[in-house]
Amino acid sequence: MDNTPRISDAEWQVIKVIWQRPGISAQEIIEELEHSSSWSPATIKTLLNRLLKKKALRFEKEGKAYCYHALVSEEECRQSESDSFLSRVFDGALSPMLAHFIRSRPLSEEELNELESLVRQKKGKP
Amino acid sequence: MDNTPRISDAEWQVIKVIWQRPGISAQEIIEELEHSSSWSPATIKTLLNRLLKKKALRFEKEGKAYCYHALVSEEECRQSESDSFLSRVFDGALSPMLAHFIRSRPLSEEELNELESLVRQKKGKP
DNA sequence: ATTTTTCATTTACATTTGTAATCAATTCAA
DNA sequence: TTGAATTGATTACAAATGTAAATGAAAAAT
Repeated sequence: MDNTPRISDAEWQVIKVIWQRPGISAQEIIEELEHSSSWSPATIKTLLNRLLKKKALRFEKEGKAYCYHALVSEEECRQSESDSFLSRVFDGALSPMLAHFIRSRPLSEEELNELESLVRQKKGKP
Repeated sequence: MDNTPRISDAEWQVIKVIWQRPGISAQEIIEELEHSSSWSPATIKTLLNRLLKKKALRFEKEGKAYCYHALVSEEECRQSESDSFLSRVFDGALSPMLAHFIRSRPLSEEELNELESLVRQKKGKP
């Protein structure tokens, strides 16, 4: 049951803010996004409504303000985006994809250590 | 200079076939895709034309047939898709993204070894 | 209570995408 | 050489997306 809704690029920006602060009000969302984006408040409202329509969000009326909560988890959406990215761009082949990223970008010593231990850990369990 | 064109999901399917066999004819592309997809030939032609318009492909007339070549490399497109995926879904944070994939999917012993050695290798050079 | 302000809901509109049918030119067969 | 068959180019159209303005109802101010 893949009922995770398809979330567009712009919508991701918005729902991310809500994941970070569940129950955040529309006003606060707009303020937050006025920094990280160049959208007009109207645009942000449209995106909120689309996410509502897709059942990715719900809202609660807290007194005068509308407060938003996610109905899909970030983990869930990441999973589904990751699936689609992996199959589209790397034909579903995980290990070439990982290799691509490891090769193509700088990683700090710590991150490399972390990765190494993740891989080791994974090796333990079949 | 980010002149890599934006390639849609459906277009990826098509250009992948061309990367695999540079110089492939339209007819062959259609045959190839009739297996892996459920598109009508007309649809595939549309996608070819869109890719032409985006300067992602060019064609050569070999006698009667049109033969297609990519103008953007697979590596290039992977890079650009990867950038956009990473920043949209993981806020650009590489290492959490890698962790997500390593955790969430099965990897064979060999793949794990390969990854380990990639990481080691990377550790060598600062 | 009436005006003003606020803010959620509707409507707008151009572009991209998925999906395909039709048109037009070139080639092949009769 | 003329009609039939291929097949690339053009046109079609609905849904999704990016971007935002107009509308309408509720709250606040006067």
